[in-house]
Amino acid sequence: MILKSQVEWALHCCAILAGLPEGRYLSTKALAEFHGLPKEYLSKALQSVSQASLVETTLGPSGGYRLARPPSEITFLDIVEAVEGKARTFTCNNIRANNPCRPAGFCDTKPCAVARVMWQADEAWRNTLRGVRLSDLVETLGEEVPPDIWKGSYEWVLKRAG
Amino acid sequence: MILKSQVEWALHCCAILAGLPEGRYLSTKALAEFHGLPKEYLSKALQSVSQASLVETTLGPSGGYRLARPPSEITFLDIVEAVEGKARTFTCNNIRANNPCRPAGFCDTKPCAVARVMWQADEAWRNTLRGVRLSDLVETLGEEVPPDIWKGSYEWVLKRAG
DNA sequence: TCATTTGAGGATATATTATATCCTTAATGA
DNA sequence: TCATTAAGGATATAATATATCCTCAAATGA
Repeated sequence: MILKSQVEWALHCCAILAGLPEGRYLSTKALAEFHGLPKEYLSKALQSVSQASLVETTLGPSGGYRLARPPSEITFLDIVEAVEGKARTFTCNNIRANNPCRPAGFCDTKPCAVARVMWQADEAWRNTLRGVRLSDLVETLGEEVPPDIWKGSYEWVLKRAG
Repeated sequence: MILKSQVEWALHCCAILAGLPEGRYLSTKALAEFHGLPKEYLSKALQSVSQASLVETTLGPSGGYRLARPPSEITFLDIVEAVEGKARTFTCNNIRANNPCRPAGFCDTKPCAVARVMWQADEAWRNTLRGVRLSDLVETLGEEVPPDIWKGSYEWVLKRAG
């Protein structure tokens, strides 16, 4: 069970967008070149993020993506679920219902105890992701990314954006 | 990102084995019929559990599987990792290293902040699974499974086992 | 007006993984 | 001896992830 690489791409792209100057957009092309990713396929990830209303888009030259909300109001979970979907990572096929000696009505009401534990773990995973905002990435967690590097990166990426 | 159905199968099979009378074994055949699962494929899941040393096996008639440790010493995580492996659910491909304006040495030491958050969530997931023992499944969580059903189930499955 | 750039999304191709079955082998017990 | 078992290799099929190409309509700037 491995997350799609598109999750990683979407997270890094949103991190870049989080520092974008007001009123600017970044195109798929610029984001793809900046991260060394295949443009066409990255586009699919950005479309997912767009469908989740985490970013706004505009067309034409100087068009592209920008965050739809402040980075403090976008969590990791928002982005992960935009790409991976909201479905739980464990699906209960209710195989205990195949128990040949179960009485009538058994398994019709409560979900399986196994499934409940697995879903609880799934929730713990989501809760962690829900607790980290895009703004934390730079503020709390970004200490290994010197500000001047970010500055240079933006200059580069904005230059590519025209 | 969905867990393999083999995880579900392994968990349910271990739950059955947890109540097995001392000295008995249950075969793949009995466990497959009891759960209505394909015998050959379930065998692969049980092999994974066996390789993780969670169960002991013996050959021949009346052979099969039994737990290698008391149910209180086997966690959900043990079983999940036996089938899914211990690899983290998020892999960092270090795409920030493709940043064309990064200085030399950047990205060579610390892991990416994005990856650290994703790994933290992964740990939260594993910690939950680590906190639930096989014995909890019957004791704490098994309230929706009346003991007489379990009793009947074992009679049935043991009868099939010969 | 018109050429260019953009995101959205459909169609398709390939690679990887999950699911499933079949077979052989060696060990076990009746 | 003989049936039964787990282990594991080989193989086949289905589902999914990865990747590319194409068209379309909207936006931009000359």
